Amino acid sequence: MTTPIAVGLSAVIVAADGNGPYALETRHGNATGLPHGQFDPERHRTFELGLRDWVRAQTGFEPGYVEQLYTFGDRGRELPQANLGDAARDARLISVGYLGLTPVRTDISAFDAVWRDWYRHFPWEDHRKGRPDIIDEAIGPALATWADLGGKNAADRLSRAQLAFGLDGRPWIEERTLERYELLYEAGLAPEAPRDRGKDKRGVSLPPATMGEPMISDHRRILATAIGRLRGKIKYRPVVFELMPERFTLLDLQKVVEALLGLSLHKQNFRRSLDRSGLVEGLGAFNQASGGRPAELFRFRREALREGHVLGVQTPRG
Amino acid sequence: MTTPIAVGLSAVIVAADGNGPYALETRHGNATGLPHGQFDPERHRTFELGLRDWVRAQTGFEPGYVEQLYTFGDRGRELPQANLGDAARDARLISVGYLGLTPVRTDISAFDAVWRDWYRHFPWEDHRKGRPDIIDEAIGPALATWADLGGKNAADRLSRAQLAFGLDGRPWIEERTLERYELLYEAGLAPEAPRDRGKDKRGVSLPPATMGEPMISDHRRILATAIGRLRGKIKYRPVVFELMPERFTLLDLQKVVEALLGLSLHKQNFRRSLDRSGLVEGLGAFNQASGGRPAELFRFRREALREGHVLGVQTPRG
DNA sequence: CCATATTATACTCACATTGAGCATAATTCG
DNA sequence: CGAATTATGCTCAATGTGAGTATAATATGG
Repeated sequence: MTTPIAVGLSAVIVAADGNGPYALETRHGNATGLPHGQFDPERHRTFELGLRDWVRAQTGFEPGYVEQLYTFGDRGRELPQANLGDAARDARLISVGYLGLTPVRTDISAFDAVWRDWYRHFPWEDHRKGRPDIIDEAIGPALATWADLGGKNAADRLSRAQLAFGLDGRPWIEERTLERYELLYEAGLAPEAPRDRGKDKRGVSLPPATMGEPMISDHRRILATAIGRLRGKIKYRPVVFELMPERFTLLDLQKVVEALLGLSLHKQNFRRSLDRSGLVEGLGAFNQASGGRPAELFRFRREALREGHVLGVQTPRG
Repeated sequence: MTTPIAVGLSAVIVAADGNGPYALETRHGNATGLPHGQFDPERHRTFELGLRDWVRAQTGFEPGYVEQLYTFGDRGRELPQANLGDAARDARLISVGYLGLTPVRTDISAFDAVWRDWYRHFPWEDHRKGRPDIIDEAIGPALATWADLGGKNAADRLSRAQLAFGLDGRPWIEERTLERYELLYEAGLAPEAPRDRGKDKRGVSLPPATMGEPMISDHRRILATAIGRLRGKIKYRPVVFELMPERFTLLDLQKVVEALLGLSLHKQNFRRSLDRSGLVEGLGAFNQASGGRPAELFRFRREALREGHVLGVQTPRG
């Protein structure tokens, strides 16, 4: 008989606030993973319904906005793991990743799940307080070494590394999250890379701590895909508002956008562009909370979706 | 035993010239479909390699640039078809769509395959010579009727139709190809919709010819996804050049972009934006061909990819 | 109660980008 | 040679964007 195929569904459920962007993770021993499970053709009419079932079962959480990310099918990147049932043992595992957004970090204490800052897994992705030192001090040199080992691909490898990480004066492009992760994986710098391969193509080694926490199976790859997609999408669709509470100040919104992009933005220009976009509406009410002058509360104008000029938020770097 | 899962791989292979955008199609009786076949976990290390095998086998064609589009898994949208082998008969079929781009329409006469203008399947998508009449004369009214039948969803249906097709003064957004197709399908206006469902949720009917040629299985849906993706991507990545020959005039390039977008562009501004982009380089040589003043030949500056400012082409409507 | 810190919000200004169109150049065709 | 045809250059107003400066409204510490 031929090798059966099993389809794994994994979800990156994102929430965010002024402190950071969070993903919902489940515990597996001392590692973590994403909520996931196997697609059951008999129970589930669509992938999305199956996914929702698994997320609910494992975290007690009901996702709102959900979209498909990517389907990974390469051999050797996924080890069948917990939660996938017996059928998956000897099957070829295919992995369909989803992105979900939610405004609140619901209480999930009854489950073996946690909300965790996604930059734990990708410390080089957070530029809110400037470019992280590890890029130029550790990652850059390690990738240069790896490039040198590339024989006739050396130039190509170097160029890819420079573009992905904004080395040697090139710009940092925040959406290239997956590209960066894949590069580190390929160079053997991601802790999970040698593990999956079995071979020792690494060539380069680094204190693993600086390379971010790994996750089970191919989940870190799915998380990288989700971050990149969300960072891009935020600019041309008003998806940030799926992450916001009903009423918020413009600074709240800015902090969330900054958390997602891993960048800091120019406050006045950010607010000006929102003004013009027609995406938000002032409520006349004010927030007392913070130190200085009270900030006006805003809400997302859902009507904007009906008006066609449905763009995302501008992201003027500051 | 549980229902086995079969993974079908389908490819939208695109070529384009001044006359139109073409997709590579295979014949199945009097209908057509995309090159496709079943993913075999034993033979194929990755989806992409499997896909390339199938395309080569069915069309003799070797695709260059390839990217994954989307994975469809809903029950009822796919009927197992030719080329999927026995295993697929009683399996749940999952469909992974790919987009491939190629500069030349290679000779495929030895195979049962043809290059066909994709607007045959989506006549409402071609606005190069102005907004097609069928939109306001046939599709709009039919969707309005469908909306009216929606009970408490009526307003929502109407709004979706207006936004998707740019009805009642709303702008036409060319990337929304899939949204438009799905809406027609949902409204029962796509000829394949009632066929798949078995039920008669149609409610509305139209002379099928105006709704474009259907394709086997869910292939028209995959084609719609490909068109929408390509139309979007062209603007932020220099992918058009995958469709161009080595040397081309700026008008050649403009015609290809127009063919893909289904729009006509402002010539002077298109050329100005290309100038500034640094994506192309004049060769000093000239094209004699056409009626008037000879046009300079250009080539794509592949170096631009290494320089980081990797944007697509601007598309100034004219 | 005032000076100071803190946050919010308004406004300016130079500069780049974009939409729209006019003007000129280099061909072919009759 | 004149008209038609296509290519290419250039202008101009309007709009958008980056980078600030200025002012407003609150809290807090002396």
